[in-house]
Amino acid sequence: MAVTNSTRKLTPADWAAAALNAIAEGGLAGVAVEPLARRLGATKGSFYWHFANREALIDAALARWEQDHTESVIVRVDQEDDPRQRLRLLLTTALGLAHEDSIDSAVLAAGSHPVVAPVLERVTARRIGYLAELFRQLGFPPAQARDRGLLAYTAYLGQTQLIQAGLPAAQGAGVRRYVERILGILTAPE
Amino acid sequence: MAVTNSTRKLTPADWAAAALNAIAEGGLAGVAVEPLARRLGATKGSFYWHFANREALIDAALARWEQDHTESVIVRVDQEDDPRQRLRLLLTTALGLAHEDSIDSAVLAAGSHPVVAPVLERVTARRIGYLAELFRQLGFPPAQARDRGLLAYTAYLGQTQLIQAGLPAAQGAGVRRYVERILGILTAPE
DNA sequence: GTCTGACCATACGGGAGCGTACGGAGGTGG
DNA sequence: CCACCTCCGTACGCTCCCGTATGGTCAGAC
Repeated sequence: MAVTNSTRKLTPADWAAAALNAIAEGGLAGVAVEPLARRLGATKGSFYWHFANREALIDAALARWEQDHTESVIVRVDQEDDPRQRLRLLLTTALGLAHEDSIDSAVLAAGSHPVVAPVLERVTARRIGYLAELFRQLGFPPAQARDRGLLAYTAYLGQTQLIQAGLPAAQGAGVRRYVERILGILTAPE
Repeated sequence: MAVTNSTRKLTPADWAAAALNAIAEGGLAGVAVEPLARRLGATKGSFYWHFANREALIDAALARWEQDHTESVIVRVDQEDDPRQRLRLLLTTALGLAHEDSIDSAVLAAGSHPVVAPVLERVTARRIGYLAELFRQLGFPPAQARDRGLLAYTAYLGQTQLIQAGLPAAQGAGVRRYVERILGILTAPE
């Protein structure tokens, strides 16, 4: 049984998970080895055994983020039958996640960092590409689909910004209403 | 003639402007007194004469940002005659500015900071409110206008994120085309 | 039981920034 | 020409964090 590591040895995955939380809370600057070690009940000696330096930790954390916050979601959404239902589920899932943690916006904010840039570029292209594909499946011609996918993604990004900034954007039960409104606007013929 | 201060004494406004640039480049963490002093050709002795501490500098920089990047733009846009033309000019101006500097997204990213939060809240409410007003002027009922204003603003925020992340979102001449597309989608009846 | 290697704690050196103390330069009024 | 005020440079102590060096602990191999 995985006893959630009370007094067990630490793994690189443990450090990466803690680093992701730190990014969500304080951005890249929040990833500091010594405070992280204290939070994990360990010391730097443990960290520098598993990682070469701080940058390697950030790398590992971003790899985990790329997997959990993009590919996993796409796989799950893609199991829906109806394209419109897929889009609905995607928007609901994404906005829901945006309420729970602010990792996405934190990573975006650090987009200029050389370690973050390539990961962010891949994730962004993947997400916009999938959205555009959904709009194509809804019957829009390619150029239209791409524009609407881009608009949908930028709207999502902005929404996460507002949420993280504490603005009452679309809270709780309002999410469903807002998603329906967005769906109506984005899928209406021009 | 303002000789752009070659060897002149420094004013608080000089420090605030430099701090704004620093925020755009490196976020709040980029606002460091000593590096800023070096860049201005001065030392900390000068800084701590004009400001009580680092936080006071950030305050001043944000006040300048609130004025220059919101009120000024609204005043200028509001001089247009046609509501649709106002919206078009606003989108074009905002997206154009987003290409030149990345202050907006940097401030957004620091939204959780206690000094930034109240300023950001005011600016956000003001911008969304003005956008909603524009959609009302275009004939949408209040609830519709608010939703579309919110969608337009989140789309703008997301767009600035993409631009700052180096994505080819809507570059140069493509801005006009993209603005027209967005205008078409956002002002089309549901 | 000893040995080896994975894993970790402790201690250290170094750098970057914040804030303070204090003294000096330069203009200005009397 | 002197006193004064504004503005700034220099020097210092402090904190936080990175990365390294080194020794200790514990499990399993044999």
